[in-house]
Amino acid sequence: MTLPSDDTWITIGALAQRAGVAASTLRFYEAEGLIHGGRSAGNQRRYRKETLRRVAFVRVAQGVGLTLDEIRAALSTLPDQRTPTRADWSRLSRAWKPGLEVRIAALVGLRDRLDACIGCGCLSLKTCKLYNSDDAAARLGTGPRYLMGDRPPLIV
Amino acid sequence: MTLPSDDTWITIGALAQRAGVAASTLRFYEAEGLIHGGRSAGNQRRYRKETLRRVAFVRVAQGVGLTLDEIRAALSTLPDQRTPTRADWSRLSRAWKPGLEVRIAALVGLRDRLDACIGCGCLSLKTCKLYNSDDAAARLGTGPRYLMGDRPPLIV
DNA sequence: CTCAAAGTTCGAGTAAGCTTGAAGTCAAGC
DNA sequence: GCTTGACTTCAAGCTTACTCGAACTTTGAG
Repeated sequence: MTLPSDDTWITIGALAQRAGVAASTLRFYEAEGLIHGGRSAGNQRRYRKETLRRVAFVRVAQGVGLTLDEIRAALSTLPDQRTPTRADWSRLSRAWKPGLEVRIAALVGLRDRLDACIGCGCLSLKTCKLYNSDDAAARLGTGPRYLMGDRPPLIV
Repeated sequence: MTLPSDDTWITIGALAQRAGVAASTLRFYEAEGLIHGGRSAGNQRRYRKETLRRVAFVRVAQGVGLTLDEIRAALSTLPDQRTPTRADWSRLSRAWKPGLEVRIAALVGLRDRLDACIGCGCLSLKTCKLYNSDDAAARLGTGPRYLMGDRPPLIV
């Protein structure tokens, strides 16, 4: 039995399939306040189709390097009452750019220092720029320090 | 009381200070087989000064994006008997380059797609390259997806 | 109506890279 | 000899982003 009347509501399984994420992930996202939905008469989750875009946004933002906390903060700036427009989404993704640029610059700098060190063959603890720089791209806080790798496919 | 006779052995606190990491981190590294050391008569850890370079290597390698597993593997290719030479260290850091380049390329690609999407203002789920690419730099496996941030200072 | 597929909650587990705490030992200056 | 700070071990905790399992309910096609 579907909600109110229209079929703009989809099940968690359908959303999961269309977003390319596991249903457990969607439950997790909802618990984290990243997405919202209603319930069927039998207490099953029902989402609006718009939620698909929201999930896609979350996945892309993760790819850009944001944590779920940051993503939640970004999403919270979207309008409550109306469906977000292109301009809304564009504004959010535009905000990613500076961070991306910083990250790229850090990695390029690291590569250049690495080149220099390989060139001079030093790796001296006193003079090597690799050892003596603190602006390299790395981690924030505790936990693993993944910096590269694969990403689950975004089938949107 | 120092070891054998010479003062080439330093305490964990001294090494921690010089390497700019916590003593707990050094114990963890030793347990993980990343560094090695001896013991004093009273069972306290004593490290050779060379260990400082090894710790520095570990931190830089982390900054480059390697996991401790990968770092351990790299370190295991160092000679057992003699102190590693410049050439040894140089060989290891040279091996970082390809991974770095891949990572940079992935980020630059992501930025370019982002530019394109901002330019066209789309963010359409069907056509947007951001949503529909799967080569973005992201995570490997489970856990947090940190991609940027600070790094504890490397006081070497 | 029946039955399988899909959904529910809740708590626990995973991974990496450490940190923290408890309870006790060692080193060194006075 | 005493105190203080540095050290020891070991287990447990933290963080992020989920996944998995158990036990049970709902949905929807036939």
